[in-house]
Amino acid sequence: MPELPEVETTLRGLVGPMTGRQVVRAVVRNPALRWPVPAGLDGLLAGQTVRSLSRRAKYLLVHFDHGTLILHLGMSGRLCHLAQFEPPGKHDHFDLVFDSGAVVRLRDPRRFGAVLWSAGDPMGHPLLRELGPEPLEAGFDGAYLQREIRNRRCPIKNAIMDAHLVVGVGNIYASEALFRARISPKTPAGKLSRARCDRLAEEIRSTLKDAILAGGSSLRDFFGADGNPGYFQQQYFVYGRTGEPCRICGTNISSIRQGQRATFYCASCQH
DNA sequence: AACGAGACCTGGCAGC
DNA sequence: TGCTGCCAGGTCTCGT
Repeated sequence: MPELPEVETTLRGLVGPMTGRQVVRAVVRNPALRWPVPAGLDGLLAGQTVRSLSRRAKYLLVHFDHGTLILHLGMSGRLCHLAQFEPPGKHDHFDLVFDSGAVVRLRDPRRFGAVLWSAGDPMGHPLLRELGPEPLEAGFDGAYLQREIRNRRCPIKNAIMDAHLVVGVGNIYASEALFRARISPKTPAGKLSRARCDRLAEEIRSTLKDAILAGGSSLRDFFGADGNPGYFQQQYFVYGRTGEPCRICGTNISSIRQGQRATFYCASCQH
């Protein structure tokens, strides 16, 4: 479910309901997520007011006066905004209950998500400290990309999914951005010309921006108790389209495995 | 430093 | 209907 556009959409949907609200209690039903949910969160958060929300890579940050709650949705997580309390389901591992009566609930069947606490500067947290630049902010461009991948021999697909290089490019949008840039996912990273790095950086940005726009338009569905995220309706160029005709040239879309992940591409359009 | 493989989990689906 | 095996939107950790 969550690639960067979905996390960004989640963030935008929660800013209104959460900002300035006081936490009444934090409920941990299953602390066995990617890392153990810290004990004593309820004591830490009850009575505290949410000052702001932000995002770094795919981490959602909930800022309080005395620290920051760090949330990650993993592979299968979502944050449900409930106007009032509802009985939790099997995979509802964590609730933040607010003075408004609203509940923000983490639902994560695979439990690859995370709920962590940072008492100091969250950007100094071990999980955030080593991350590469945000693709939608200044600092990520063709010059940066070429400089960073100069000495890499791995396929470019693997390189752009490395969060130390650039954050937020997941398996879907890696394939999509490479298609838009007309670059084969198998190309050794260090072999890309500056011009192709410029193009790739731009297509990563535009692919993510388009997906955020699409996600934004399905905000209500996204936050419904059992709503479906709208991006399923999105028209991918290559992702999940093995054997179907390329939307540009009609050639059947190919799929391979790279780094134990599925990659999709058009062998005719991408070189 | 860079790379690949394994690990963490559960649910859905195709095939028999 | 039931079992088996494979697949899935992430990313840390470890061994080479």
